[in-house]
Amino acid sequence: MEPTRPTLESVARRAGVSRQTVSNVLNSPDIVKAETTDRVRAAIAELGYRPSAAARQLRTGRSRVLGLRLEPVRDGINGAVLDRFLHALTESAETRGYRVMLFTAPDDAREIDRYRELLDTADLDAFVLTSTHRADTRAAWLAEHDVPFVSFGRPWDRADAGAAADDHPWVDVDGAAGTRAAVAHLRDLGHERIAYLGWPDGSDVGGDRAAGWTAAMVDAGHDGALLRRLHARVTDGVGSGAAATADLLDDVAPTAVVCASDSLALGAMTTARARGTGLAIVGFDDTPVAAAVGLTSVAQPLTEAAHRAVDLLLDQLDGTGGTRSRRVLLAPHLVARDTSHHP
Amino acid sequence: MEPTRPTLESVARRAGVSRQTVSNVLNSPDIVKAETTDRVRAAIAELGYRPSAAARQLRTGRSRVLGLRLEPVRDGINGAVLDRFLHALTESAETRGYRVMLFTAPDDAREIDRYRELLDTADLDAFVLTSTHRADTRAAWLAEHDVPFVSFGRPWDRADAGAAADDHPWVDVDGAAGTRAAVAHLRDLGHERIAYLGWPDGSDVGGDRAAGWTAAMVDAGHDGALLRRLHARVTDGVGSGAAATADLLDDVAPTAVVCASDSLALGAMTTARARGTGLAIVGFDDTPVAAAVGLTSVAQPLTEAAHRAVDLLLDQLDGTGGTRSRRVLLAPHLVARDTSHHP
DNA sequence: AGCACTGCTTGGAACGTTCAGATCCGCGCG
DNA sequence: CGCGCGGATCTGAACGTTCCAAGCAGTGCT
Repeated sequence: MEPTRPTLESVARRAGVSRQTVSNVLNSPDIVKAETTDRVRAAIAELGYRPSAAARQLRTGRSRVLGLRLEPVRDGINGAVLDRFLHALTESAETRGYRVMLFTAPDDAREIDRYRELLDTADLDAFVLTSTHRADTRAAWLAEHDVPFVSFGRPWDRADAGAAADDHPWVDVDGAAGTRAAVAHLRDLGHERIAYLGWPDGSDVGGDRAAGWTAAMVDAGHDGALLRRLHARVTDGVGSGAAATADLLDDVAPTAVVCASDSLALGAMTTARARGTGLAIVGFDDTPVAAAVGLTSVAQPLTEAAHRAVDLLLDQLDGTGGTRSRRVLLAPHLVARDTSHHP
Repeated sequence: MEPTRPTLESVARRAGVSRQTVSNVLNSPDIVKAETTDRVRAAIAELGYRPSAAARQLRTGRSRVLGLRLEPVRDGINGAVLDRFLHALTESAETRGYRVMLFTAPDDAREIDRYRELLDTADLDAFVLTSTHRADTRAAWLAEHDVPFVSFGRPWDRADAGAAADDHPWVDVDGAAGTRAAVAHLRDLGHERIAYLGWPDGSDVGGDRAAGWTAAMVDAGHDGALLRRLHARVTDGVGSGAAATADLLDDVAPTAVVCASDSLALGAMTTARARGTGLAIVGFDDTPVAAAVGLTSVAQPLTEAAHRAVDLLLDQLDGTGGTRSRRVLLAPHLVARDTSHHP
């Protein structure tokens, strides 16, 4: 009835070879004679054999499983970014023979406890970190314990120092390039007075995005005084975005605004519509909401990012390529929709 | 240097007992004398011992891992629902000693292939199905192969027949109760002419939600002719929601509208604002967008749903309770915000 | 005293894989 | 002919856990 799962042993008997030869066919095909390989392959197919992950893991100590912490709360609209990254990551890992396991943790300290636990039970081979931030102790802990990992997000600490602790593989999206592209797009449309609606100082991601706008505006010949007044800083959210936009319109009357998030951009849209002004708006992250309401937005190449993250991990795990760069900065691209129009 | 992971053996030596006694302390604490237990517990703590999941799995054949398919694309705004469910599921599983592993599949047939693969490599103990729909072959396959699973979503096939194939554990949210609650809320506010903005016939979830509105309206004494004109059916999306709302306003001039999704509700908001009417609006799913724009919406109890789903799975896996009902229908609750106001 | 029984503990075996070392074979060469 | 050599394959052993049958005291009963 229950035909008992085929094992290396039963496949070997069927093919008239030994266990080890079957194992070799699967793991080191090059050291087995072609003829033997064929015979073994046939036996595998006939019996529908699949190696037991548990046995393999017990023997080799590796599980071919990657761990990823699911963030506690994804506030607002922007959580969808990690969601899409997660999907792409899972898919990339699958094509490379790895799987993704989830875990949760309320804060960084607990996250490290979970690392310890998951590693001890020998469940996980590597971790993917997201939402890196200043004073992030996780990367240091992992590095110190020789655990392979990659972060989606640059190590923001001591970005100037280039310290050893920060020298781990990472993938990130060039936020500055995104806002630069937004400014360029708006200038192409004929806009000159382009405001920036960003977050308060202290956020690294926010600083990056703001820097791109600043650089592009300076390049366009804008001077310090007006430039400063074109730069609004508010906490993320639709409401705060709407209010800040009203202030900007009253103060410096921009014809366009680049936003640090789609939430802020949505707020800007609300105010613009209420006032009946033709304010052009560009959001950031290209969340589903942006597509839904016709908001032009800067899209992160999440599929590419996930793919590269897996590459960097497997470089460490399988030791294949030390050749590749361990730091990957990807350029986002702009998705033009209704809200970016001529002045 | 590398102090080699503690094993049952080393703990046993330290505590002056045998391997098996240590194992018993962990797995069947009741059959070990209290004094021995204490000694073993101390040794475990001193050495920082943790059982190897791989070895346990190899011996017992169970991995304590649940599988969940990540949907290919989450279009629009509503994808966030599964996202939150996923988080709650992971958390619930963790508290019960289980973990969640992800996989992807482009369609149902491939998903079944993945089941086969993941089960064969003995990686997964059970599955969580989402997005159940008509002619869903997945549940039948899993049941036939005696794989424990639970679905988030009712088996919609032959809901009338109550066939054996549909007799599997499931958790779902009562959509009809949600729309009924929305109507009740609006009537409390003084609305009488309450429209419904839903999806085309053919969607089971959509039918459920529409039925709740219909029932509530009939209870309120509305008759067939006007009632039918108050019911709009459009494909999901902000744009289509906006257009349909315009039509409704022109045709039957409702003072409020209940929507099948936050996307549609967002569209309704757009039209209402454009026209300057005080249309009251209730969305569905309480997505982050709803919170962001102040949209009243029906919230699914996703944490509770995930928790119950894990309960139902563990009933099968650990054989604890056959007592519990295997079908769980949860009531959603309404989150009142700015868009539900007096007429 | 002998015996069965209960409560707690024990050592051997097994799960299915990979590693390390041994074996076997054919071949070229001194 | 004997020897070494390299390619191809095979045979124990080990990974760390749980299952199983058995051991071993102590207790109550005959």
